[in-house]
Order: sequence, then C-alpha cells, then structure tokens
Amino acid sequence: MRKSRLETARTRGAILDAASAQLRESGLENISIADIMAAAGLTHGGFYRHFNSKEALLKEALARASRQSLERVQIQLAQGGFSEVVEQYLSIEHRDTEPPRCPYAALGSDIARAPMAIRMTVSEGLASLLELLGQNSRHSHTESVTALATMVGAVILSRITAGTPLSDEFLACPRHLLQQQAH
Amino acid sequence: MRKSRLETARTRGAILDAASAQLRESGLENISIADIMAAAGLTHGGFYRHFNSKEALLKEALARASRQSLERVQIQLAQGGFSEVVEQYLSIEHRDTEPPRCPYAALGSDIARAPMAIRMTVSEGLASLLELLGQNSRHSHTESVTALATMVGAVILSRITAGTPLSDEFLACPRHLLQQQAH
DNA sequence: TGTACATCAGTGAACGCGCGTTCACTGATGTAC
DNA sequence: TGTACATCAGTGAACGCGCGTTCACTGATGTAC
Repeated sequence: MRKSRLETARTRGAILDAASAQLRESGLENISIADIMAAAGLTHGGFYRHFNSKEALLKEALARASRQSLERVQIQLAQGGFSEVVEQYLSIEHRDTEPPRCPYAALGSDIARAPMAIRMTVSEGLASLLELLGQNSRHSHTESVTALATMVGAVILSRITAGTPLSDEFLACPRHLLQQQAH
Repeated sequence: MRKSRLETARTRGAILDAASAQLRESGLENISIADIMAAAGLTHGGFYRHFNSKEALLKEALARASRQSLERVQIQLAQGGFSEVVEQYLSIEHRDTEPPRCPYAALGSDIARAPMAIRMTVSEGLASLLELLGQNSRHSHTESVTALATMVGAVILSRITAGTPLSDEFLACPRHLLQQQAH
C-alpha cells in the first residue's frame, strides 16, 4: 500500500488541514488523533508516518493556521486597508463562522498555557502580523499593537456572550472606535 | 465519618476554591476531579456528595472566579478609579501570576466553546463588570466595552508571547493609550 | 527498458494509562422520642 | 437530658471508556543494476 511521494505530501497536508480545523473548533486539548485522521480519510495507525508526536502536529497545524491568517489580512489590506481588516474581523459573520478562522481568538487562552515550543511558533505569527499591519496603515506601532489586542479580545468576549445582547456590543463598540481612529 | 453541616459547607467551599485555581491554571478541559479533590485534601470518591457532575462544578467555580474578579475591580476603582484598574490589569505582575487571576483572560477561548449553561454564567459576570465600570468612570458605554476587550486581549497575547520582546509591548501599548484616554 | 529487491504509507489490533462515575462500607452527626 | 436509630460525608476499589502510541503486516512505489 505504499503511496507515491506526491500522494504522501498531499496526505500530510490533508492531516494538517484537518488538525487546523478541529483545533480551532475544539481547542488544543480536546482533539484526538483518531478524529483528525478520520477527517483526513485515514485510520489512526498511519499518523506516525507523518508526525513524531501529537505535539509536533499541533505545532505545525498552528503555524499553518497563523500563515493563513496572515494571508487573509494581506488580502484585506489590499482590498480596503486597515479599515477593511477591522470591518471583517469584527463582523457577526466572523464571530459565528465554524470552524473559527482566527487561531488567536479561537485558541488564545489555550496557547497562553501551552509548552514553550508552541508559544514561540505562535509568537512568530503574531510578530509577522504586526509587521504587516505596521507597513500598511498610518497608525503608530502603539496603535497597531493595541488594535490587535482589542480585536482579539473583542471576538473572544463576543463569542462567550453569544446569545445575549452584550455579544453584538463587543463587536460594534470596538469597531466604531477603531474606525474613528482610522480617519 | 459524617461531618457537621458547618464542615460540609467548608469542604464544598474548599473544593470550589481548588477547582477555580486549577481551572485558571490548566484550562476548562485539562482538569481532573481527582486532582481537585486532592488539592482540597480529600479523595475523589466524595466528590458526588457535593456536586452532581463535573460540569456543575465547573459552572460554579467559574461563577466564583467571576465574582472574585468583580470584587477585585471594585476595590481598585475605590483606590484609584478606572486608571488604577488599567494599571494593575496590564501589569507584568498580573501577566505572570500563577494561577492567573482573571478568568476571562485565563479561560476566554475555552469558555467561548463551552456549553451554553457555562457561557451564560460567565456572561452574567461580564455584564456585572461592565455595569460596575460604567458607574465608576467618565467613559461612554462604548469606551468601557472596548477597554474591557482591549485589556483581556492584551493579557492573552502578552502571555502567549511571554519570553519575547512583544510580550511587554502587549501590556505597555494598551496601557499607554487607555491611560491617555482616561485624562 | 526490464527485473528483483528494498522501502514505506496505511491498516487494524493491542498496550497502558488516566479519567468520570458508581458503589459498598464506615462511623460521626443529626433527629425523634 | 438521654437514648436509639437514621442519615450521610468521606474512603477506596471497581467499572467502562477513550486516548496516545506501538507493532506486525500488506502491497504499491522507488531504486539499483
């Protein structure tokens, strides 16, 4: 049953995509190798042909999710600048998307208590994101850093309170203030 | 070995305190009943004399942690107003405290994907906190809501990046902007 | 190009292990008289 | 107030169950000649 190199690479990518999605859906801990492999159309036994351990998979899946977020922001910046990023990030649609798109909002607290190796991987993603924002807006560094914290915090709190009137406010209030600041 | 009513109530409180601490330390899922009971000086078997299920314990422990946060903010407001809250919340000491103090920063992403009953309990705590902030600062409702999102997001991102230069920036930048706004 | 062998992606059973929950039991506390 | 019985907080063993990881095996792919 050996597969060609191309197929092997594709399988590895499929496992990473499945892991990334399930991670953002269920958290860093609530995720099983068997479920991920099943989502990728495989059985659990083959997992160790692709990754040394569960933690190695988590680290790579987070790196992939971070990169995808960076690319998404890059496109939004090209479309409508910082204002467009704010509008999309603090939208009701982004709050309700399943699986959640942004790994920082979906997994922020989980990552904060994860092993150093994982935290460093994610930290690199955050640094790249801030660099990108710095290049593409008229904001000071201080404003960019604060805006990022505001947006991530707002989506987390909005998801916690989903179903109560507070939820929409956690999106609308920061959106209003950040857009004001942009002009 | 039956215990008096007073001792029973004290034991229940000790279990809740142990659960609250371990929760903020390890997350909503990475927590075992046996560990909590051991931290409270008991064996795991007695757990079900106090709580119907693990989820019931989590819900009550979160309610307790939320109430303690509210009381802490109340004291800070009395000491030095909104400015004092910002200063303490966005301090390096608060970032590094073990177990983390604020349940919203320690468990935000976990709670966002928790069952409705838990999310509603935490939502009540957030509503109370916003009400308290609204009564005790010259900020608009919009500003209070945004400031809360900024602070929670900042501490989460600062903890993720702990050990890199970015970490202190995630505290200092929002602190600077929020204090500016306060005057 | 063709052949013979080595490699290895994927399968499915098996392994320990930890966990939430249940339960029989103990003996101190609470209650009824 | 004292006594006899019921209650129940806490213990520790046991239960299923799911999980991460390992492993023998299969057969298609890769490689050496």
